[in-house]
Amino acid sequence: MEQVKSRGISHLRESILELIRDNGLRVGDKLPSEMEMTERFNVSRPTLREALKLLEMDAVIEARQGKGRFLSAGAALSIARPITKFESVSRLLESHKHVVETKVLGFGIVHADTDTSAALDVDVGTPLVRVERLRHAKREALVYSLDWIPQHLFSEGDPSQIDWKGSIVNMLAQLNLQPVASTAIATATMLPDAVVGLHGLTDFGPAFLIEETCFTVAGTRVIFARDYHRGSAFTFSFVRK
Amino acid sequence: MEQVKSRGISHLRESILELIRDNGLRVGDKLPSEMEMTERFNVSRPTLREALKLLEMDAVIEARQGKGRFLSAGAALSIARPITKFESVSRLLESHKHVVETKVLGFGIVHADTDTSAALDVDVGTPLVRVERLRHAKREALVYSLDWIPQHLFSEGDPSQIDWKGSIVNMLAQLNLQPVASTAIATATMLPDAVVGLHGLTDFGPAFLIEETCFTVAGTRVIFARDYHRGSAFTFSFVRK
DNA sequence: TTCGCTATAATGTCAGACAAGTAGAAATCC
DNA sequence: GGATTTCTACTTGTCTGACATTATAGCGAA
Repeated sequence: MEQVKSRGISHLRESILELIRDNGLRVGDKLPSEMEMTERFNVSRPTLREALKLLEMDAVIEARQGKGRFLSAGAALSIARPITKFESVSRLLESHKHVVETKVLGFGIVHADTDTSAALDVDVGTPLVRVERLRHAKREALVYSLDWIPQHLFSEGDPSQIDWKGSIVNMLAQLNLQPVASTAIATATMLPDAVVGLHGLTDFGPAFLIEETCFTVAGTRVIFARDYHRGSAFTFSFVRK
Repeated sequence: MEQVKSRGISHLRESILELIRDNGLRVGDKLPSEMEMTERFNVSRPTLREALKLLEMDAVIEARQGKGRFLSAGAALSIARPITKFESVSRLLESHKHVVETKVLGFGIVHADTDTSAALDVDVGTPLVRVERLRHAKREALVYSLDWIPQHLFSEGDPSQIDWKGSIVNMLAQLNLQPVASTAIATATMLPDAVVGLHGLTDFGPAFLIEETCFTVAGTRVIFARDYHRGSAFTFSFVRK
């Protein structure tokens, strides 16, 4: 195959990972030298080294001056879908074994209280759009969600005209407010009693609650969410280093 | 202060973060140019670029060809103690507001079953040391733990002579088997009924279960652990990108 | 006021060089 | 013949200087 010019350091980093995979390298194995890789990928040595440093930082490989570079234990610690990957609940549920439906339990404009104002970096009392939803499959409740979005982000539109059954992340993307990252706190809890009573969720069991604030590229906080995931239906993976 | 020659790319990365902090840069602010930073840190441009690429990969800064580098939203998304940081349960509990004590509920040599053999990469039937412990403070149970360690790792010692009240991570470190990373799965669940009954843990409530396999630098799997954290006592933070 | 051109600034990538560390082979010594 | 030393080649670490590409500011002409 014709050697392709690098399309950026990230792409080169992926190519190196692919090389590791294709050569079936195991922990402790030596990587090809820098010279060999510059020829293989048709890039300069400084450019290659930039990509290699990224893999070293990820603990995938380790460099030994004078000896070479070796695959480290971190290479095995790769998870396809770690909890640290940013994605919406709607997106998470796309891979559920059954068709998941969304029921909008409530919608309204509320004033920011101390929790939501701190999370969204707005003044207490600022108007927020609050959406309450339940994701379920085959009569089994999966995720109970509360989302707060600053109303002023809908400068042109009327929030009540929006179809809240869809992904809020996707909807905001269409307003040029694409959420791309978040800070989150997870804990094990039970659904609030009031929620259990009002919505007949007596068999939900323990919930994996993720409370998170989503940001755009520019750093604007656009969503504050509380997602209660049914404990028996979800696990979340991650690597610890 | 005299300019200090770089002590590696990681150190340079930290110096750049320090520069960002000292200059009070905010999201959207422009970083000094590469030329300015090479002079400030007394390193070459390729070396500086390697460190900068690490920060770009972490979404702390973003580069625009022809324009400069800017602080991005990821810069704000730093958590002092994310769930992805590798640390033992003993270490986690050191920061608990009350003194935490460890009760060894059980100890024994067992045969690896299908779960533990898969997690520790040993044959089914392989002898494992199994330790059952409860961490509690002021009569409040905090973490119920099960740990499995391959018996062959204790080539010289007698596992029954070990004080299992301490940190297993620290104990293994003294056997030159320092665990440094792990893969983990988290979920919300309830303590097994048998455990609740036998140990009087009826008020434990929902548990944040982390099931994880710990590795040494060389990639050896040394611990398989199931840690049930009392949901009302623990939260876990992380960033999602 | 607008457009086009030029110069400057900044990142992206490259080639070549030297420093430092390591391993293995060859030569030397006892 | 074995041990030690020296030499060579390989590899990563860091540097200098150069060119490519992108973006922007400023100036002059229309």
